[in-house]
Amino acid sequence: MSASRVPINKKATVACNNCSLSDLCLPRGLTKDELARLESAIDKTSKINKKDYLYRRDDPHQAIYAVKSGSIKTSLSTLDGEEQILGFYLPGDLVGFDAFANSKHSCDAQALEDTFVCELNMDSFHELCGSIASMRNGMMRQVGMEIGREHQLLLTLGQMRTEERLATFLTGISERNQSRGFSGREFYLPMPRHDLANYLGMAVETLSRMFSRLQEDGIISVNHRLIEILAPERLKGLGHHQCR
Amino acid sequence: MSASRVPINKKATVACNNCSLSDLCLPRGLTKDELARLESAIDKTSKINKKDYLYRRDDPHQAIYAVKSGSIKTSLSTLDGEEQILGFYLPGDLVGFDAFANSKHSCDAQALEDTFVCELNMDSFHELCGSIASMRNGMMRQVGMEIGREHQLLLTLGQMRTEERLATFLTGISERNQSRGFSGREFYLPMPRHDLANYLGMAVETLSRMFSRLQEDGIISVNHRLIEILAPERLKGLGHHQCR
DNA sequence: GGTAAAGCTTGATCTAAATCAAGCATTCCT
DNA sequence: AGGAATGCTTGATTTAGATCAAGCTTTACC
Repeated sequence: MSASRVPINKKATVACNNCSLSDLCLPRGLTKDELARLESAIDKTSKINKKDYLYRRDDPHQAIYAVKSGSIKTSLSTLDGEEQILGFYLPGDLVGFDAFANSKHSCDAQALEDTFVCELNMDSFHELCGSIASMRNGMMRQVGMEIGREHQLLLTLGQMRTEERLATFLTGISERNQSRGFSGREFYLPMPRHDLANYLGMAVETLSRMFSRLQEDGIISVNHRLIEILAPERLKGLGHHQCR
Repeated sequence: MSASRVPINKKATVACNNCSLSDLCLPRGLTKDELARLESAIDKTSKINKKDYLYRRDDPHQAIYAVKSGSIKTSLSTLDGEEQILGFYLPGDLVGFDAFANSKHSCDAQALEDTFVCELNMDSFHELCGSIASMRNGMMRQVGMEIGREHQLLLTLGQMRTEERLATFLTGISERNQSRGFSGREFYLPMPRHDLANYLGMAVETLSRMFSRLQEDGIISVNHRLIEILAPERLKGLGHHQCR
């Protein structure tokens, strides 16, 4: 394994039914017994320090991870030293589905800030999927959402101009925060401009210009990574390529 | 449902263990009994006429499909009438994983030519996944491969110049054909230029110019959709952004 | 606490690829 | 078989965004 992973004292582990994320990341409708089995399967909580890797390409598939706090980026690295960022994972998101093809991770997962994750190890995962139908269905739903996010990103990279890419990204983050009970109007972006530009398929300078443009137009207010959405409807309106 | 789907006489259905695709699309190591259950679950084979839809966005998730012959493209359509092609599916490929998020398809699937598919309906799918571990694992492997393909496409759209995009696409198709027992040197592309350009995120004219360039350089020979790879190593060498 | 290193923004210039335009080939349809 | 529509290629022109360059701010590190 690749990084300094500090397992937190087990006593400090939050039980699933007390975890504020349980309704986000876990299937509903488990019996008391099933929930207990799930809880005991989540065998540890880890801290990943900023810039450390949760896993790297070719690492064996040891677990599915739920982000409890902090944030993770996944990316592909090429031989010539470039990278393509594939996704950003915020609290409540599940990471690790990239290893289903051959039980090895197919991309890197790196912490953008100090991050805490729950781990559901793959042995337990398989056992639970085998014996609890709702667990299996919940996981499939999660995998489906992952595929859906990637489709959306393909649409973004393939069809949109740079301003529209940023606009749809920001409305996405905003709605996501809102649905998680945070503010959709004002939030911090966890990633540096460099990473966001890469994710959105443009140069850092272009991204910076687009931030400035949206600010000049009075649509958002930008203060480094703190973003305030001043005109959500206008921002959303910039996303012309919405799915039918 | 959206299209004219002609179910083929059941007697003409090829049994799974005689199907030349079984080793491609089905998990290995089933017992005789399990194989029989799988075979009986694959309840029909359909023909989808060229340009008809196998399914459309928001259609209920009725089945997972295996392409037996022909080819399918999946795509997202936007309100302003644009589309982004997400994938091309050739014989031996499985289609339909886009509906896991909420049991509705999240993209369109259209036949590029007259196409035959096997259908594994979702009731059987769930039952088999619940009771046969190797079936479940095989499906997860397939889903993982799907995610891997999408990651590769994100890298292509996000990092590569147009010539490199085409070069990696062609080497990919070539290797894929080879591994399926077909010629990796000479093959027909099933999709029109328009679709390939969209998939690769460039204008048709640009795609056409890149085909011409590769031909002028003596790397490939192009005759409409018939492609001959003259210098596979040079073609592969154009793909600078290979994964570490 | 001071210096170095990232991180971010803005401006000037350049270029890869889009768009516009036209013509030829192929397929589709009656 | 004939005509229309679709598909493909090549050339000329334009442009969105990359690259190059510089300065300024914040964070990281002895």
